[in-house]
Amino acid sequence: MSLAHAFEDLKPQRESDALADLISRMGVRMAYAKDEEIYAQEDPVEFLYLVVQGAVRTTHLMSDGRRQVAEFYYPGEVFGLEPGPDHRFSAEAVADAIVVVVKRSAVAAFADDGALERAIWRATRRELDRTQTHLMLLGRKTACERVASFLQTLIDRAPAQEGCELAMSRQDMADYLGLTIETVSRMLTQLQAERVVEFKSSRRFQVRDPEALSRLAE
Amino acid sequence: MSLAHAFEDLKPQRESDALADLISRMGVRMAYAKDEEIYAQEDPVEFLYLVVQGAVRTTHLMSDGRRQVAEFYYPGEVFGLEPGPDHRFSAEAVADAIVVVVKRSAVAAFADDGALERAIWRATRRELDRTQTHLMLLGRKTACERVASFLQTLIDRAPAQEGCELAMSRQDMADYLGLTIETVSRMLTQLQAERVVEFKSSRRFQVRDPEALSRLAE
DNA sequence: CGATCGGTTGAGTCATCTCAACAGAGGTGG
DNA sequence: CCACCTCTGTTGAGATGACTCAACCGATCG
Repeated sequence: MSLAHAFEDLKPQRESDALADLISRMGVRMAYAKDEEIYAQEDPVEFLYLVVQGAVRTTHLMSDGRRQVAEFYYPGEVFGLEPGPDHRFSAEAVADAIVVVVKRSAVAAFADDGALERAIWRATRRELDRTQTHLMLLGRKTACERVASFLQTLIDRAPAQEGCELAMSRQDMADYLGLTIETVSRMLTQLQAERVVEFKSSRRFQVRDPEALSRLAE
Repeated sequence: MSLAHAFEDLKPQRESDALADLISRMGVRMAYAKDEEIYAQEDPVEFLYLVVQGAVRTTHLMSDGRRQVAEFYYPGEVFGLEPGPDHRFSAEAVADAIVVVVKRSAVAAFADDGALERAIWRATRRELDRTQTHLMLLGRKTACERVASFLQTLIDRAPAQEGCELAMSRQDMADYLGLTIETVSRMLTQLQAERVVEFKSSRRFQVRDPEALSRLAE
């Protein structure tokens, strides 16, 4: 974990968001290498984090090694919010990442009256929303639908310029989707064979049939 | 949907909870028959609900009929909180139920300053916590582990007196656990054969080996 | 140029699903 | 009060979607 300078002028890159603004103005900028841990399962919940560059995943490891990826976070998004006093998930950098970190209590002191509460409230609702979407994906969808939904979510979040980038490995996708890497790979191959998407490389794709994709994603 | 009298003196039966108190003091008491709808998917989110008697489930129905049960709510528990402006899930009575209903704006007017916000905030965090637990269950657990986890959760929530009651059908359990009724039934039979639990009837069981159950539930 | 890493593909296995029969608990009406 | 019906849950047998294990491939790196 390497420390960089604080109080830098960082703009949230993805949306205007009061909480992201606060964090970027008050926090310490940190750099994490790919797969480096940002916080651990069971750690107390006391910081807020803003992704500036790269991507972050939150994961839960079961005692026998099975892994569940709870969520991916991209530049401009806040993570580290959890309902309990301790983290149920750990956070790691999916790829080399820059993250702004700030202690919740510090933000509380600086923020005007209810601004922080409202901002955290909004972010928590967003968290719940995403978790519910994820739940629907895991509960009743087929492997193909899961992969299609995942790609759909990616392009929804990142305005699809020339090709959408997959920040994460097949293993990360598999652990998010509740599948194996082989199944993920086969489904991607299948979607490409059906001319729904096209992969220019294993980490970069373009949608060829948006209609079909959103139909598959339900 | 039958209407009964308002402003009755209802004590939340399961925990002291500011929000439940508020709702029970201000709300209208309603009775719902088994499987009756309390609110629908896509309905605007504008009421808060407190279970007084019976049980309630929230479910999402996919276009082809696949169903996912998101959560079950028991007496003393608040439901109807969702992150978006519209309900992603519908709510129905699992068994004949009594529910207190109140308009959010009405509670807001009566509650002192931030009391309502804090209460809703707390309830939403609880909602997120449960959804995360559910997510872990659906992502990587086997059928047997899912069923064991489910039973474990039940006895954790309801202090296990003489036998724990299953308020819901096998279909409801299956749709919650992402399984079929046959698989749920087989797993229950198996758990009973292994002397982990004992069923006195199809809806009432007792734990015989708590150690084994919590090990299976992970 | 070999080694390593991430990803793909193939072949066989297995957990769960599907379809179908059956069993018990109520409920109803003759 | 008994015969019948319906509804819910259980059990069995066979099908199948996803998993496991293993080989292979291409890119990257020393």
